[in-house]
Amino acid sequence: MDKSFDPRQIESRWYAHWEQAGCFKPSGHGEPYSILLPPPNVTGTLHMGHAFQQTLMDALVRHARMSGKNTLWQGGTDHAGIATQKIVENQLAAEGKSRHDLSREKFVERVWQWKQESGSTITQQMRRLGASVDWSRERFTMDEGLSAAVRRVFVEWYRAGLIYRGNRLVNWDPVLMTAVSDLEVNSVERDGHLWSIRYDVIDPQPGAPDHVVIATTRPETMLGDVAVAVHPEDERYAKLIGKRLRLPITNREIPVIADDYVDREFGTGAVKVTPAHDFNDYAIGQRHGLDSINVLTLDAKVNDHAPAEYRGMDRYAARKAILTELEAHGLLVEARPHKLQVPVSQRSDAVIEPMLTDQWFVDLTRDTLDDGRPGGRRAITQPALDAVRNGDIKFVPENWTSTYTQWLDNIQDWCISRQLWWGHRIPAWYDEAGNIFVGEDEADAIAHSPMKPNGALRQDEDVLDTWFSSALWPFSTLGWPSQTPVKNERGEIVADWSRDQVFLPSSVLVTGFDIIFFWVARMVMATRYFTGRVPFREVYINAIVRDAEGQKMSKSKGNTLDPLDLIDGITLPALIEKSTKSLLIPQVREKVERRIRRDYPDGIAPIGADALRFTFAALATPSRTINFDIKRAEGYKAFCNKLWNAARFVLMNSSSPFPPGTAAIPGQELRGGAQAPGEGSALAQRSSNTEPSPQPLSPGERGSKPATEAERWILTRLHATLAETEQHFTTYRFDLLAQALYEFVWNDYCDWFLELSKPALNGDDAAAAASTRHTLLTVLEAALRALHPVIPFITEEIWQELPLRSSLIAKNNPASMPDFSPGSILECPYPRADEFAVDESASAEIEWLKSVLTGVRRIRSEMNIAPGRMIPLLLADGDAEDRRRAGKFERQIAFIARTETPQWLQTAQSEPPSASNVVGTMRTLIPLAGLIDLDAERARLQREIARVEGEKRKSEGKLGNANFVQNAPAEVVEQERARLADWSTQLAALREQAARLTAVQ
RNA sequence: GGGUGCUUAGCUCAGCGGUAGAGCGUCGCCCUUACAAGGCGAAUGUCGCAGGUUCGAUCCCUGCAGCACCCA
Repeated sequence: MDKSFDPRQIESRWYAHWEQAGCFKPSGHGEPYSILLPPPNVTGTLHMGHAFQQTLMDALVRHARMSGKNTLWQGGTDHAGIATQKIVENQLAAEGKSRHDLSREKFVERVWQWKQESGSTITQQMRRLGASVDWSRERFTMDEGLSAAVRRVFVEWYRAGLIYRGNRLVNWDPVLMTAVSDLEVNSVERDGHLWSIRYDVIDPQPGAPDHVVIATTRPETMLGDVAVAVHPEDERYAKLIGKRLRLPITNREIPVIADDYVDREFGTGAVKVTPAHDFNDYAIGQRHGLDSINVLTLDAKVNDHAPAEYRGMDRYAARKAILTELEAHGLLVEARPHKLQVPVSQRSDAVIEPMLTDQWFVDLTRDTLDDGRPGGRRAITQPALDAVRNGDIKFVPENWTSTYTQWLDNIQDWCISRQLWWGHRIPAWYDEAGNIFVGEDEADAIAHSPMKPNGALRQDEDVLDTWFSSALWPFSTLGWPSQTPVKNERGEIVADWSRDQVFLPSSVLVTGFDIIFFWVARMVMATRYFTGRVPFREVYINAIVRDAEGQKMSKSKGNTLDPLDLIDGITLPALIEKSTKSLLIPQVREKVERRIRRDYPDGIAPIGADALRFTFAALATPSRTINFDIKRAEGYKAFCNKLWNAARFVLMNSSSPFPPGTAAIPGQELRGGAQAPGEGSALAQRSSNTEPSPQPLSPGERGSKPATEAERWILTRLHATLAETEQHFTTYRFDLLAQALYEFVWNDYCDWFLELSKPALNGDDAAAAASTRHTLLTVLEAALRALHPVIPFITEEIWQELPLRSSLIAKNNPASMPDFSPGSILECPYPRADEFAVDESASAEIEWLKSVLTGVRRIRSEMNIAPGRMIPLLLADGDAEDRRRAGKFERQIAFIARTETPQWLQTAQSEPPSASNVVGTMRTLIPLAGLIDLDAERARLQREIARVEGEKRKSEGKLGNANFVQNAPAEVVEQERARLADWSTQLAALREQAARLTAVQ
């Protein structure tokens, strides 16, 4: 019989089954609970961050579903404008074509084709992870329904005066040839130079300087200079303010202006002002009413505003040429190395060029429009701030609140147009006179315009920022703005606003902090504006996943991990191949390969989705980063194995034949009619090989009060564990949740209860044996349900094998219907602490027993007595309680400690030289004869005495301090007294024992 | 420059005003029929540094140092 669990066999079985049976659909009754899946890029593949985040979401969703809520995990993907367009463009490039060789229509068609073929990669991967998304409602941001929402929002905001078109400086990606959001720009430190350049004064006054030296890191932009700025209080330049300078190369005249933006300490204290190519300069230009001269083309070459010899040069070539010319004219004063911050596009790695272009913006900054209507700050930004400030939305951990509010307090208008072909085309048209017509379609645009179009209309070429559609996700996915049910291409209803708006606000958003600005804030803005509701009640900001050493995961470092490789395992050659194939630089490739060979010399062993999920849960501490250590995952695979084997043990002791009507019915139907795969499952095959228990459960045994202390103890522990579990779900402490369940299953259930059950199962007391079998099953069943949100596959697999499972649940849930017969564990109620009785006195008994057993084990181990060797055990001193307990547990003690039946020593009787342990006032003795090294035992005793003396001294110190006794709470003082008494008792016993051994020779 | 975190066992991290914990790793002894992905036992910490508050500080406060991240 196969003794270990094989995740591959189990996992392949269940997901399709759940999905087909419709288990992930909202039940339609109960309190609504919903989570929005942050829609991954349709181009994406599942990475560790997704897997982590989705594990947490799935745990929450499964827990809510089991708790009887009307649960929806709304999923889908994002069209990812730039990323998707790039993929298809790369494909075209491989064919030697560019998108311009196709028409726009053909290109977009081709993107759709790509999406049909490859767009479901990530959603398939999510299924491998077990994510219980309701895929029947899957949405895509370019769906017709979601596109309609985009048009509606654009038009309504435009008509409210909150969207405008303007010529503004934006972050321009000269490779992708589009504006990008400032959030998609990284500031990267690069080695550069700070050049000092001399600009001559026109008609210098005698006694005044005849030139000024400016410092710049970008000399090529001087072609577009319109001024030189100095600090108004800078005495060095006081006399120059208002003078005119001759701009080298172009020979234009430019003024010297004063602006306190200038840092006197930096460079020479005089800066060139190029409003068309620098954000700060643009602001200076605005303040001083200066023109902007754009000197670069959209692909960052010098344009026709520059002298002829520079035109067409790339910006860096132009820099070189200009420096050469300046030097030739003796105008280059100094060049020194300088570290500078360069804006780099996240999408293309190109250096961003601030560029003056016509773009569309959402107003987020004006209080009031010119016509008196509320501006963007009042209509959009402020409500989004208020939602968080007044507690309608709560961040977890709470301190992210300030990140959110600070950003919104300093927000800029949102540039929403992108110069791409893939995306939602802006619903604006221009007539031949350049008048703008905005509407959901051309006719609507004309109908809503006060003027008649002058000639033919032409639609704006640009598309909207992908985040514009993502901002609508909380309500557009639920069917808004359609008044009728929304259907997908197969004619199935995917959303119905009138029915589904119960899921707005969603319960919690689980996302990374890096996306608070991009997405979280914008969802709040749009959802508040258009529905008057918040999009979610809580925002759980999850940590960022890093490698085991705390390094950011990156392909060029070679420290990325693919969640699927962890689930399925991967050989070393395959891992090297996939990690290096996209790396173009040979040195980087070699470095990555070396690292992989070092970190994974044998490749990666498969750990399965459950263990991976458990690992993520256990790592989900409130800290900002989690370091993913594969060792940890291996440990949790061992946990799954432990659970598996505990189940095997339980099944072996409680398996068929079952009384009619209570047994597991092979092939039992799940909701939706699909056949349960329980019959053919791995565990079934294995346990069916097991000999039927000679003492099967009988109906009468069910529902009986637990007969033994051990049962009442494990139920008490289960109660405590479930109380904790419930708490940890509400506070999003997945780490503590995982730890509590881990400890319960391993340390309480397996290490103690299963061991304690063995003597009971094999003993003479038939009632105790039957009751124990029942409790083994009850506790296992509850533990499976408690664990299911975190490790869904293995818990389902085992659960399906349990006999009597429905009646176990029904018994614990009097409220549940008499014919309650769930087809899947995920339809079962989440176990509650109050279903399991607390029995403090039984717990005290078992704690006593554990102390006795641990003491004997320690002696065995320290005295090097082979675990299997049968030894005598004597008990001495102690009180009546000890005698009663020892009598009651003598079988357990003998069985588990592998001793002969314990014998009480008569006080008068002479005591053989022994190794000993103290429990309260009782001593447990293992006679030394032939077993124990006397010296070793003396040494052991001395160590123990020293330790206890130390503890006793500490206690005495505290109690000897009058201030402590006077000021500390009474219970603390009392506790300390008890502790001291305990140490004293132990010490006396230990000393007595030591004396006895000293006497022996 | 502004902001936010972090510093606890060899490693990765919990914890918390009242006897320092977990996982992994390490060291012994064991193939004891649920599990060797296991069992039993053991060792390991001036809780970053310096002050302060307190009967009592790893925990609260202040300062310092180091590290990380975000924003400009």
